[in-house]
Amino acid sequence: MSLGISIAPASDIPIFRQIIQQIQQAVALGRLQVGEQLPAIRVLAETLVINPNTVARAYQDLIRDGILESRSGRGVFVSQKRQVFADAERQRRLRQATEQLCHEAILLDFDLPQVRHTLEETWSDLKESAVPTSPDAKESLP
Amino acid sequence: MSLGISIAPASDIPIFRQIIQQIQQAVALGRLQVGEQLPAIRVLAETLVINPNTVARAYQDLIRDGILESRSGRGVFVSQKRQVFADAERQRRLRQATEQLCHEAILLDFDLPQVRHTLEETWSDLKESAVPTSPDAKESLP
Amino acid sequence: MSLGISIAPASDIPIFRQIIQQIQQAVALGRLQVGEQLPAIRVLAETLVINPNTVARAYQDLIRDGILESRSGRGVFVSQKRQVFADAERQRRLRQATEQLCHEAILLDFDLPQVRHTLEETWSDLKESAVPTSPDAKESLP
Amino acid sequence: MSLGISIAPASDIPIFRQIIQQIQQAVALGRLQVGEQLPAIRVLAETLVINPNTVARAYQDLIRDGILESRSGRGVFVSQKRQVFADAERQRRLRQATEQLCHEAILLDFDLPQVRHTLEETWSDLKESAVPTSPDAKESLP
DNA sequence: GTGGTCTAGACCACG
DNA sequence: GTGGTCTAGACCACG
Repeated sequence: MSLGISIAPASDIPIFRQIIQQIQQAVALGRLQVGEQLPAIRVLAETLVINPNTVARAYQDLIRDGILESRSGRGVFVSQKRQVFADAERQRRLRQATEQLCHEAILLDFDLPQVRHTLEETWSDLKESAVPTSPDAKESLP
Repeated sequence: MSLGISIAPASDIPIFRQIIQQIQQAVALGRLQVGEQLPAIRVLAETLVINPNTVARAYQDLIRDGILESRSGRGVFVSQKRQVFADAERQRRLRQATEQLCHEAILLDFDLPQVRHTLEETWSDLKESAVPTSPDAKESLP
Repeated sequence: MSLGISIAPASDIPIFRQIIQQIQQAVALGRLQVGEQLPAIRVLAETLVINPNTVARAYQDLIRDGILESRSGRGVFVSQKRQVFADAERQRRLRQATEQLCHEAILLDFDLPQVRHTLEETWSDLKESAVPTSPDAKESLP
Repeated sequence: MSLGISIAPASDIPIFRQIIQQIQQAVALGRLQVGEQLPAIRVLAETLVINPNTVARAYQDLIRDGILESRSGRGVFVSQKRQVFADAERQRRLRQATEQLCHEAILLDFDLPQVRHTLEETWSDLKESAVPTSPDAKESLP
């Protein structure tokens, strides 16, 4: 739908985490704007044919992390974006994630050009799923 | 200690998987050479203050992936490197590892050039620190 | 029971390996189809009167080889068939299995024509008894 | 030595079993004749650079199975050959071993010609190792 | 001494 | 309900 969330039931990534990832990405990529409302738990659960508890869990985690916020009686919204991590911390985390990829790649006997290529391919695949403008479904910020 | 394996009990990564990662890294970087013997299960378990079964589980998994091999009654050794996985499977695993990096990077608000740069930097750092393969690291019989 | 798994506790083959073999056979012969769900660990353990951990171990190994897959919170399923191993590795495994047969045959005083004949006979028997792949054997959600 | 036994220390087959297999084969292939004497335990152990207990274990098992016999004070000899299994039992065992190979092969996606070819190759390799004279007993990694 | 298998049972994550 | 991880401890096979 407008959110474009899709889940892979056979994936080894838990469903609630797949939802979290996709919402995080949508926010990071600007596809979900600050203040925008998310689909109601039951609606999204029905759309994805999954258990409502699973959606609730995902929303709950995102609220706890300050990415979404619940406005009682009205629904769940994208909250004011805030930079959670200091720059040094961001760098540290990126570096660590990159090291993990490198270790796996070396073990699988890939070389740098192959890894770089896969990175660029994967990155644009993820970007592609992010359509530039999200025209509707806004509510004024408090 | 010579192996330098350490575990973070509070991490969300299971202990046996932390051990696997660190041994894989040691092998990938040449800190563990082909034919070299690993610490006995009970010894490593005592060092890390965890249950021997947990170490055994890690060793088992590495044996199944062809990275280690068990010689009955004598111990566990780094096995001759061989290509276990089909190309499609290697690609699949590389792709999955890359996706993890991308998810993290997007979440941290990095863009592609920054990630690519970190990749290249990290890759050469790892390659530089890698120990060259020694011609004969063989089992010494007592 | 629908799976028809049975174990011989007195056998010198470990229980978890007996389970693996029988599930592999069922998949190879099409008695277990892609997407089909396996009995819950605790259920199969109760049926076979063994410890759940032993069943879990068998399932784990089959998951690692790409034959089964776990969908978190829902159960274990037969996964889409894919080529996990490189050609050299496939050859290695075939060769090893063949050596076992030859050792046994030589020990039993058979000669090559007799073994070859038994191979051809057994092969066509198995192929005949194989269940054809059904187009859609999918998970049925309760 | 004259026996031509070689062991692969890195193999996943226990050493004592490797010895058993090779002696059984030598007897089945006529390379070791009825009444022929085997090397003393200590001699063979020294030749293969393994623990004497391991050789003793192998000899013990072969004696228990009636393939060798110990003549006190003089050594261990190939015993009068006797057909241990009835024909039906031989057939049954051959058939079962063949089925195991077929299951593995099907799972690895081989077809009959490939399996037949590997069988013939493996068989002649084993036969070949039964050259009347074997100059040296090597222990070496491939 | 080495690793491999199995049991019993706890506790957690996911849906 | 489902599977996944970990501990504690027994017993066995191999060298």
